[in-house]
Amino acid sequence: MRVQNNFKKGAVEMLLLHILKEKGDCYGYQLSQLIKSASDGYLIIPEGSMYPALYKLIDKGYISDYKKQVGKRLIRVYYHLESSGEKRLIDLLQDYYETKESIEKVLNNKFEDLDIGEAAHE
Amino acid sequence: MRVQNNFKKGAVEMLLLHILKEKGDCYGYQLSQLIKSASDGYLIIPEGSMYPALYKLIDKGYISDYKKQVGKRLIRVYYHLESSGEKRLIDLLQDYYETKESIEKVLNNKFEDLDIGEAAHE
DNA sequence: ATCAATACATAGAATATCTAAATAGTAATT
DNA sequence: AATTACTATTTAGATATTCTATGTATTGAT
Repeated sequence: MRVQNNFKKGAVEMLLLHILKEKGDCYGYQLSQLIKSASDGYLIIPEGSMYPALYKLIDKGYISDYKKQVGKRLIRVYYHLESSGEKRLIDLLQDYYETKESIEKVLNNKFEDLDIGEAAHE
Repeated sequence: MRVQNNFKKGAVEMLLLHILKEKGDCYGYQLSQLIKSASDGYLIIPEGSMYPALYKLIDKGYISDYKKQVGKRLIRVYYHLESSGEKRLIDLLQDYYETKESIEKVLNNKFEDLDIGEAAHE
């Protein structure tokens, strides 16, 4: 019921959950690259935003992580969407679209007919 | 060139500037009521968000304020859009629409063909 | 007189995100 | 062998924003 909490804040979380749902398990760097390429280079999520967001999702049980050795020594941390994370994604998507529509209602309003707070004139 | 800075953060600022442009000078409470009614009650900007946002806009010279006595004692603080604020609004609008489109490019991507970061298999 | 709405303001807490750097493996080239 | 670039994860510290909550005061209606 407010702008304040759910746009950019929710956007990173929402995009991460969406990719894990559509593509399946991914590791951190892969997630950042997928967001970058799917948005034609426009959305850059720096590590300082990406990893804290992932840790928060783990804390809340929306995703889980596991390690996987690749080649001789490289260990990647993969993230897996849990069912509570799917529910969370649905909520975030609804919030996103509702907030977007509300913002655009305001932006498309020319405020010619709206007469709020104009009762008092000199 | 990044999500991070311009969605919700920019949204309050953008909506305030938009209303001042379309409707002309307004006072704080009026702005909050206009946003609320234009969004059919969905967007609620509490005072603790509204006033700091207005003060920040004044600091940067995008808007100015003046006091106006209404009735016997009540003094309202009106806000006026400056020309630098109109330019700022144009930038914020462009940012908003570009970010929105980028987010939706990611959301509409099923990630079936995108093969980033999958070179290494066991 | 009391209540609700109007109107402005700010302290304090909580969140989020960013910048920046540290650490390390891999791959290609020279 | 050295360099460079890219892949990959992590975290400290700074900044910014917004929220909750409260305080003060005016105005209008009952």
